Amino acid sequence: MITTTLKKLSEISGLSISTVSRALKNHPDISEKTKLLVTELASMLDYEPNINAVHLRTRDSRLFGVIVPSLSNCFYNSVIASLEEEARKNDYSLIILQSVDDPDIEAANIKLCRQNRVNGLFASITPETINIEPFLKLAEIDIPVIFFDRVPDRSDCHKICVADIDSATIAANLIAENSKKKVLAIFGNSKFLITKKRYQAFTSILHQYNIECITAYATDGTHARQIANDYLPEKPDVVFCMTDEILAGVMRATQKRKLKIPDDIAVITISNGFLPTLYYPQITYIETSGEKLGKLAFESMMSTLSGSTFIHDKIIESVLVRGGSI
Amino acid sequence: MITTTLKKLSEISGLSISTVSRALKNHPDISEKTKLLVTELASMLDYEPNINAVHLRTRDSRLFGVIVPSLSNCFYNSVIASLEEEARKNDYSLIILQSVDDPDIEAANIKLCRQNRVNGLFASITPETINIEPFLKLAEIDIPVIFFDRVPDRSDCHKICVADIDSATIAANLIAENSKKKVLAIFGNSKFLITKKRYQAFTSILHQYNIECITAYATDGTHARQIANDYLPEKPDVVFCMTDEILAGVMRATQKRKLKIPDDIAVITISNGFLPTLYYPQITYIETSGEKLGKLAFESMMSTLSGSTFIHDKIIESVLVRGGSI
DNA sequence: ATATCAACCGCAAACGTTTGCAATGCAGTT
DNA sequence: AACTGCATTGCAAACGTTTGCGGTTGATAT
Repeated sequence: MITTTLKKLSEISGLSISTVSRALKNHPDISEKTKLLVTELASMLDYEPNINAVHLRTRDSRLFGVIVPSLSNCFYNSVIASLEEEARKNDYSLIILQSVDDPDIEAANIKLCRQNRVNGLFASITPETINIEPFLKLAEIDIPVIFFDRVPDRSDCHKICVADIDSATIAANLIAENSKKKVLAIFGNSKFLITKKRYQAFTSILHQYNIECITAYATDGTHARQIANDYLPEKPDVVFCMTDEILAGVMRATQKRKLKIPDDIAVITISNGFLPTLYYPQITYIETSGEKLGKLAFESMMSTLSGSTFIHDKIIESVLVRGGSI
Repeated sequence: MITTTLKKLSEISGLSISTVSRALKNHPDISEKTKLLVTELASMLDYEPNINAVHLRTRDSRLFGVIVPSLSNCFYNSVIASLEEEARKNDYSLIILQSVDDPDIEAANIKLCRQNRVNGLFASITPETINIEPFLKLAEIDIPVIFFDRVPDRSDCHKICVADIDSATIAANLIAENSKKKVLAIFGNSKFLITKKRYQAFTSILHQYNIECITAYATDGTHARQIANDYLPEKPDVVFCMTDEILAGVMRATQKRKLKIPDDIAVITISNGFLPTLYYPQITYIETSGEKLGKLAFESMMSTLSGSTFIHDKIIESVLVRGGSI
């Protein structure tokens, strides 16, 4: 690979390296003639600054790390898409890494971020992450870490989450409003704080209303389908799904049994918004917007970077999107 | 941000920078005592090499660029997920960028890749990309560009695509086998080579069998739904969808009209494999695997990097996955 | 003729690594 | 005693930038 460098431009133009450098960044010290000459030469030779050299010299990477459990997950992708957009607008780059739910890979990814001297890190931890020391160490050396979605259960770190209690509350209330009598509620990984909170909020409200509730935790879509198959015979009149994955499993089960929605059984879910629109009637869902989360996380990052010592603990507000499934 | 550098380690240990450097990379010249001393010191101080300095010095970035039209697209995400995995295994990093179908942003992204001195680029171009010069320029300076999925229509560049003709052929033949008489076929963006090829293959086979065929091009899911709404009254007995997006639109239309699948109307689609499983019966589809594409693209990259001058023009084989929709 | 000033430009150091080469010390050989 | 050879370590240059500071012009004012 043969690249043009400032030195090469300097040799060709007969100007010094510093003059070439300044000319390219429109420094007032440099005359217009020189600037023109240099910029033309640079574009002739397709000059692009070596970003490694720039970062080394300026001691600034203008780079954020993003670590997510999985890249083949629609929710994280919407978060990443919005982070990427914000980053671009602010002249930052992103190094995007997936931990595939493996704490070792997660650790390696953190290492990579350190090596890259990222200015900050957006992270969603794996269910198996027991030791968040490596993250905290980043924070110690003034590299802000903004946790999102799957966050550690402690108060001394930045957290941006989709609504936990709120969204479960909305769902539970909607179920009560519709005078449902027997609920099948399928939650996600019980290790997550968000699951615990939603479970707690959801069941306590149903309890207040004296509504019967079968609860279960699903590890994935297939498991959710199995759970649905097991419990549908007990004739719940509504099923609540905590995630898109669970919804997909549940829908397969109901469709197979030719249950009419919402007449035979009502469905309500918490979702990113994509899956619910695939069905007819569209599934009523409480929206957890990855885009909004991304934007908010980015804002938090920028604000901490600009000196704020405030600990961000934000929640994406829940919006009920009415479909025809309840 | 206060970081440990080789210099700092050297000062503390009383050894020279070069010795510290060599000790850390287990160079045979260094005695075991020294190695132990240095590695312990390094881990005490959380030393991580500054990757910018390393890259600058070694003139190698071990970095690949990835440019996709959109990060909130399941297909590309499966490609990216598999690229990321391969990259990690081979000690490469990825810089992932989205062009949001804007040629200007795409150009800016290419620039970023150049600035980062990527070792290679994986790219899927926007529908509006008329000038692929910037890509070719990369290739000129020995930065391999592997186009995937949406590729330029010229023979002098590496291309990895999902099957175009093949997948359409399989679909058409399956339709013929099932003695369907009237097909509604909805294709994607007519600007893409892949669309043209599939259209051509699909319609010509139907023509051979003397099967009536209504064809249309959809720009997105909503548009596909509209098209379906327009043409379903003409009572086609099977609908062919070229993409997942189109399938989603079509399914909404059929569900709304309470058409039974496959009795009232059969459905067949080309898909990544996720959407078809959401419905009941599962939709029969011709699989276009993003994972396989990613792996194959990565292989091509490695082989060109290791000196092969062969122009890769590969196709991910099509696999028919039978559901119950036809 | 000299001083002043602005406009323009170059020197050189620094960022944190890697690495060819030279230097050092020391044991064993002759 | 001088030499060889080996094991260990250090020197210094280079990668491609940025930037503080100082230098060189030429014009204008005194």
